[in-house]
Amino acid sequence: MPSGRVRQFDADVALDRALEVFWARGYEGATLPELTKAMGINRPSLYAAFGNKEQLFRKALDRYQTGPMSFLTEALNKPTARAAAEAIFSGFIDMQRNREKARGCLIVSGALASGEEAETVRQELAQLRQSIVAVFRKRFESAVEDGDLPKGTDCATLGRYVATVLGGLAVQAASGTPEKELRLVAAMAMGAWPT
Amino acid sequence: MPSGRVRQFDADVALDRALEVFWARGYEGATLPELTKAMGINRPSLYAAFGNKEQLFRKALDRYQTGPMSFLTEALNKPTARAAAEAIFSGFIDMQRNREKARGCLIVSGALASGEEAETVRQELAQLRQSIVAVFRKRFESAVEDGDLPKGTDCATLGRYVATVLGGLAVQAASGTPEKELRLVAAMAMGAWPT
DNA sequence: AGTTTTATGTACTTATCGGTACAATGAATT
DNA sequence: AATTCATTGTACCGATAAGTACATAAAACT
Repeated sequence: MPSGRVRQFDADVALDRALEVFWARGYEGATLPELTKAMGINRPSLYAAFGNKEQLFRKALDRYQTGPMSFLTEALNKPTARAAAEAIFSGFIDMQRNREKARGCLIVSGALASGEEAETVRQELAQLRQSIVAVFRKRFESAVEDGDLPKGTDCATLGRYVATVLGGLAVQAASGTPEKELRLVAAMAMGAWPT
Repeated sequence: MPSGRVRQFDADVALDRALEVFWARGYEGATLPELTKAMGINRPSLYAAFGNKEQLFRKALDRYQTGPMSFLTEALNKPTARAAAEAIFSGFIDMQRNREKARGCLIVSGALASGEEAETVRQELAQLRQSIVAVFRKRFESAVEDGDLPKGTDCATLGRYVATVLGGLAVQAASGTPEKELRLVAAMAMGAWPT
């Protein structure tokens, strides 16, 4: 069976470029001309390789989680809950370095409020944010079991608090707040850590 | 001098309706058909009364600050810095009540990431968020002068921390987090308060 | 009552959106 | 070398975006 003409571009590289556009513009704000230009391909190639705009966004979101956001799972593997929280914050702030247009966090700014057309994407991101809260909670619950966190710690609230500060840091980063100040805020946020 | 036909709608009521749409949809996601339908007027009336979409958004943003967000200035007038911070968080959470579509905060979700067309609005909102940080900082600086906060308190970071938690609460609220959990997070966030 | 002036409603314009038809291209298989 | 078939480029599609022209409606003044 002949395999046809070979693809003229690297799909992973193109996806990284698409990710940058979605990150900077959000799902709605990213237009196909801007996406195709950044990806270095034309429209039919995009549709052949990635489906449609919504599917492309989902693939970019997956890549975001396994790429720039991979520090999250690493952070959760830290030996103590406190170290995990610190690594979550510092990992996120590290991720903002050398970043010009795509500041903040795709999971937050991808579609925080949106038109009807982007409603499903918005809901998926909201659900993803909630699932991240649950992941944090579980990490802290096992820390309580290990005696790493005090018995009676409200792990649900602690997980949500870490997620809230993380979301707040994303908003701050999207507002142009410099790295140094983000680090000071993260350090202060750790002052609420249970003793 | 004849004054012409009188306006058939209340401009303030119409502006409140527009605010709800921008709040739920963001600047880009709000379309003129949705705006005019919610406002109960037709398109030429909107343009005659409010200018264009961008000017309408700015007027809705002003109304947001003097209406739903008016708790902010009240909170800053609390006798102590700590009471002010608590009132900021609880006031914001109160504001989320009885709210179905327009959850979160217009200043955050109005245009966190956006297309080229909405770039100026996005920048204005980012600047507004930074100016809110500055307002918090000033409040805490005078608290230090009054002896309400310890000498040597990092007021810039404290102001930014409060703004970060507030932004994080806005993201959480936009994600559907219920009031009760928001209150627990706010209470935990106060655990970082300087002693 | 007649005139002036502003608001309203319908219908339009231009631009851009996401998505696709179709012919040309070109590497792998036969 | 001929054939196959997915990729590529151009050009297009219908839908919808923001914004406006223009005729009609109605209130205030003379």
